[in-house]
Amino acid sequence: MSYAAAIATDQPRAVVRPPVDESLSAMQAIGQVAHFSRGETIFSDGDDALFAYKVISGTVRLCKLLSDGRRQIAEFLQAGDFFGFELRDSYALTAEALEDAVVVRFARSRLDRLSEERRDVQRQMITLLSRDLCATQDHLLLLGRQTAKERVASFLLILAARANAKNGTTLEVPMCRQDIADYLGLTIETVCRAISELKRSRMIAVPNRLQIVVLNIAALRETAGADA
Amino acid sequence: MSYAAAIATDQPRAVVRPPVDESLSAMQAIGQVAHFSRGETIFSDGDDALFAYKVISGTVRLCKLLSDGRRQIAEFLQAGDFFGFELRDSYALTAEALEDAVVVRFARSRLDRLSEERRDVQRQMITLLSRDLCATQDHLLLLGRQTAKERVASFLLILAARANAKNGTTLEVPMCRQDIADYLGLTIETVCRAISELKRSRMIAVPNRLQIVVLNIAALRETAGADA
DNA sequence: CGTTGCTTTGATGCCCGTCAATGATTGTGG
DNA sequence: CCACAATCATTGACGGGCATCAAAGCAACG
Repeated sequence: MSYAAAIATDQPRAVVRPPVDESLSAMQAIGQVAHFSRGETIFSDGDDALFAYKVISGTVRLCKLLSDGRRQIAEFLQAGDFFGFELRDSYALTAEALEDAVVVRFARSRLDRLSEERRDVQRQMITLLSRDLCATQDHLLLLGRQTAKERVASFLLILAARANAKNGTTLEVPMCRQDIADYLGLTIETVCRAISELKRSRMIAVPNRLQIVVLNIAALRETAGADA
Repeated sequence: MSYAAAIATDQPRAVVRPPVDESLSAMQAIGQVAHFSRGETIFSDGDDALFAYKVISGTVRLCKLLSDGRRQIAEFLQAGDFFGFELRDSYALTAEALEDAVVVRFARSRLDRLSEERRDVQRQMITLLSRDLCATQDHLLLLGRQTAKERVASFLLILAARANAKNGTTLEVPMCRQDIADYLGLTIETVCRAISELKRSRMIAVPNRLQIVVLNIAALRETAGADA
């Protein structure tokens, strides 16, 4: 993939994540491509926040850790997603490549200068942060008030929305069960059991561990818990 | 309280919430004061996002609801806090006055025009959103991976940090137990039991339901779970 | 002083975490 | 190409932490 083409990449993204407008193309000039392989750390909680990032390919997870090893994943990021745009001196969470990933990174110092000149870049950052904040607030409701089964169904619906899936669509699930569990605030066993149950009730099929077929998205929505 | 003084109000806020700089004083010109009484709704999930707000006095809660009544509180806002600044067509959550509250509201249309002229206003919004996003990410970890006792201790530490409390400081707790429970993803009974336990182990004292005295903040931090 | 609303405490049960074993898949070396 | 190990996923048995149900305490108010 060429440099320019890489940065321009914004896949179609249905309802949840409308494509970011063209203003960010101004950022192309200051971005550098970087590769990370499966499991590699992009930055760690507490590091100086020197760069902001955009995912070109692969998947990245953002997570928080407790000293005893407990882990909470805040977000999975895929091609077209931005991260590390919080305006802070140091990162407040850790970013890791979940599978081999290509990212573009923007030096904060240059990004700050750019945003002095171009209002649309600042506005774009506001849009990104707003979107992220809303998604994280939905995540709060999921973790605080939904049951295990509801959480797993909700998770599948998030994947489905990203892929613009209908009944019959096969979802790519790049993350392992442990990652899903850490996103949903559950254990791996509970995630497995919930998936098995959805399988038994014919809402999904599971051809292999990296793919899930949506069979009855209406029933999935029902299971996820009718929100207000 | 005079209009100007009201808007200028930014209490000292210790580590967690450094005071917002003066640039927002430009917003004074477009703000209107509004009063809400205990329990009143400021805006609802789904409403057109016509205003952004700043709290002058009182306490506001931001929450999400499920159709069956389950509730998750995302944030408690007090004097000096801003909310509703997400750049979206409609609000993604509900804002309610938890006790009688005075707020300043800024018409989004005028705010947008103002931010076209003044870069510092945009930058301020980025700062606000960044701060909010980081706080919400911490909240994720709490809801997803902490035990009931850890959550309650963490909550008290959040109050303590806001008040810049030391051992012996009396915290004002304007929210009822149900609100605390809905913030922590627990039931009211579990919150009560955890508070009682902290009381028994002499980390806190509870003179009445609206006040909690910090007796051993180091032990509280220990109980909250040593994070990485 | 009874009512009302909120808090606290107790008894019980269930959902999900823990522990453990088995399957399934992938990669490696003989 | 197969044997074996390594990794991850799945399923089962069991227990604990928190939710649920119920009742009693406590403060504010008419």
